[in-house]
Amino acid sequence: MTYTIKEVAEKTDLSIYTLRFYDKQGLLPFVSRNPSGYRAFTDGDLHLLHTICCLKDTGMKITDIRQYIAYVMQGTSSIDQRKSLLQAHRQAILAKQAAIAKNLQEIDMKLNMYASPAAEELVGQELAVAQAEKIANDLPNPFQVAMRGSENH
Amino acid sequence: MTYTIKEVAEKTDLSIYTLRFYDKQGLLPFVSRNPSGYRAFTDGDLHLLHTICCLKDTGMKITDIRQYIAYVMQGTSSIDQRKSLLQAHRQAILAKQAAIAKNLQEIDMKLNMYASPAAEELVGQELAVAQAEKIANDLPNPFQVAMRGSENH
DNA sequence: GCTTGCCCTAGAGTTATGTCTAGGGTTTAG
DNA sequence: CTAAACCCTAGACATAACTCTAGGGCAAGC
Repeated sequence: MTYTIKEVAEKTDLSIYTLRFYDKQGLLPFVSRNPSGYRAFTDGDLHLLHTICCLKDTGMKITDIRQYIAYVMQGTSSIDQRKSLLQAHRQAILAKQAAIAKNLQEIDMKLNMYASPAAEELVGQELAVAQAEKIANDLPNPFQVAMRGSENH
Repeated sequence: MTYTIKEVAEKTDLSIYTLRFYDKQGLLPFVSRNPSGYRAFTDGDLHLLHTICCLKDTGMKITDIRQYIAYVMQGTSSIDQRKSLLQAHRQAILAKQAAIAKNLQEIDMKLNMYASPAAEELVGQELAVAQAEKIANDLPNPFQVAMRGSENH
């Protein structure tokens, strides 16, 4: 049993366009064609496509995914190269995870400030410091100046 | 004390081009100009720029960052909106982290297979199954066929 | 006062990853 | 045997996020 490109698009979260684009980019050399030239996806093809999505969703570039797939097409002789490629990518993912975690921490600190009962005071102080810094350097104040009933004159 | 665009580029991992691009995109309304029209970055500006990078590096689009910065320029009256915006982004980050972790697990499973002493056998079996599936569906076999000394005839 | 090395803007060009259109063949149900 | 709903390719278009170029002003050292 095989699947048409439409069925595969429905099974994955890729569009028909994206599937054809991936094929054009050399990511799907394993997908055979039927006598009419239509792509016929097997279950094994879906499995490989899933691997491609894993790599893509963790930030691997299409050219590197193409290299990995080329190794797969080559058979068991490329196991060492596949291992190196995936190990390098694994390190890249770990680095990215660490970076995201660090940035998330900073965003959480901001959120804590905004959620604090003293939020208005804290934010107001930060703003006041930033504005004072502009004045101290003879620069125009780019922040919106709060009106305190002085607008009616 | 203020910094030139070049100094800021050196302090951050953004290029001068990117800094000017961000300014054009409305991400840096807080950066004042000196009498010659040169951007003069204060320490407070660097702090805000750092926040921008946190958001960008966790996948926030420039239009959303622009919205956040607009709220900041608006002063303390926008604290609630900032909180909602960051909370929504926080959820997006958590979802992305979970997706990456899941994909990483699958990549690690592949790596385990490739690192196994039986790697060649396991990979060979997978390949054989995939090829059998093609044959069973009357499809051409797209995989490279291994030569076993049959090439010299 | 002239050269060098900054700074500026406007806008063109690039890269990566899709997304869509035009033109045409195939399959299936009536 | 024809209409609807698929499939195909080639190539144009889109989008985001830069990156660079051209043309020109400012500032510091000789």
